[in-house]
Amino acid sequence: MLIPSCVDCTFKKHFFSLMTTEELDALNSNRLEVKYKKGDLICKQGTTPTHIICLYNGIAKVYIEGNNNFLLSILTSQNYIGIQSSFNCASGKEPLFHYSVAALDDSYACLLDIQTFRTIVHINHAVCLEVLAYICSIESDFLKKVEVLSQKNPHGRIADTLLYLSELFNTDRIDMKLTRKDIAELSYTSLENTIKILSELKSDKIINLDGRKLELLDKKKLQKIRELA
Amino acid sequence: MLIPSCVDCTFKKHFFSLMTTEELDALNSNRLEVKYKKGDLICKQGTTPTHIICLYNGIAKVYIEGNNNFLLSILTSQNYIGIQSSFNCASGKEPLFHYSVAALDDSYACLLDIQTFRTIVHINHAVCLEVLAYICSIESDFLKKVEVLSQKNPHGRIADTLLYLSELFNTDRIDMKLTRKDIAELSYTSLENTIKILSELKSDKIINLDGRKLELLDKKKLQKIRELA
DNA sequence: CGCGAGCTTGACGTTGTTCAACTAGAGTGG
DNA sequence: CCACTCTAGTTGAACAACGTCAAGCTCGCG
Repeated sequence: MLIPSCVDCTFKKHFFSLMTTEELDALNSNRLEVKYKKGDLICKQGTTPTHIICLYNGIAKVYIEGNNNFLLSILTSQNYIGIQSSFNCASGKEPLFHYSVAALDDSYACLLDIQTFRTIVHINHAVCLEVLAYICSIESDFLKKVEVLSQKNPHGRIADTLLYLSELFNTDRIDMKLTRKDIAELSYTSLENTIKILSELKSDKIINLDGRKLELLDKKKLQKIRELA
Repeated sequence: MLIPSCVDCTFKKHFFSLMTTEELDALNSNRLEVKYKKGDLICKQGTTPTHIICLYNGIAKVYIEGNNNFLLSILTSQNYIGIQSSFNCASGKEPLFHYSVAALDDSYACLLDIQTFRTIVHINHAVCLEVLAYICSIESDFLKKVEVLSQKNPHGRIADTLLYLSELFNTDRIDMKLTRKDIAELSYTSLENTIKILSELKSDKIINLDGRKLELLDKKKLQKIRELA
């Protein structure tokens, strides 16, 4: 066990930091620690969630499956999977994952029993409120993504993706774990077209790109491309 | 006032039915009743919500604005607008509508003060839990929509739209308030292409279409088109 | 050294948008 | 009562943006 107990866990954020020691103990009692290798599937679209997955170290992609996947977002450390799916069982139906998640690099996660988590949310009002805020903020990000998807052309979508990555990693010089195909799927654009557009951006000195080292040279222009395209 | 008070309102559903008389009284005390005419904007993308809008009679479209709008869903009577936006203010930012809503026909709504609503959710745990369930179920529908958008071709998307409408109105013979353009925007397809595909479906005896009277003749085939396309 | 995965580029083809023209019906005003 | 205008719907033709295909390249690893 890399993490001794939920009680002392240093990765607690959001609603977890509002839980009592007893509640954290309950979660800890049947907690699982898992190491995912690069490429491993963390959760599978269409299945019923049995655990809240707390990615405490690593990186993963959230995507809708298809002939070409569509990446909804990139998860970094200290993020959770399956929170929303814990509660959309209103009409007696089983909740389902509407997306898959896969590790982009070796990653570590704790699996917490979903029923225990639900019970805590039912008992602890403060936690419940924070879960609500968390879910709403995810939905908000998600709507922004759909706006880009539905309103922008490939140039605009790729500019958005690059700005998204820069914001996510909080730097203009990103050493990406993402392949070109990941970027393509994040931008809902074909692999080849993505590469062509990235090359254009490079020769226009808007970005620099060397292998997987990405540098945003001119964010203003990128933002302009995102707006206008 | 068409509705005397929230307390006696017969339109209460979900979390509203879990509120106490005092809480409903509080909402009622500064409640507004509004009639929207066909075409009226009910809420505007990019603005901050000030009220929970309860559409108690009528029909409206929820859409992301752009050169071509993208319709996320159709709202029928007894639905709420702005619930999600009430809580995504975690990081101190103002919550914003990420979509617009417009009346497709003359519609009636009550506007409830959002701050009062927030306070109730903060006090009443049962209501909070039900709000959570409500939001998660909306997000679930929403993800299904994005799956169709990102994975299906225009035929599949239009088949999905028709099946969606049939399920929404709970009938195979729909007297639509939607124009062809609405159907196009709901399917993320150009107006002309939408009309062509609808004509195909008609000549293949899969649907019947006379003006705005739509009849689904062969749902199995529609489902097959949605799956395969 | 050879293999395979990831990356890149150019040529080609297709789907679906755009444009243009036309019809029908509904509302308006002289 | 009949021009008129405007909106909604429909159809066909032209175009272009993208995706697809094919080929070759590089690099890391066994």
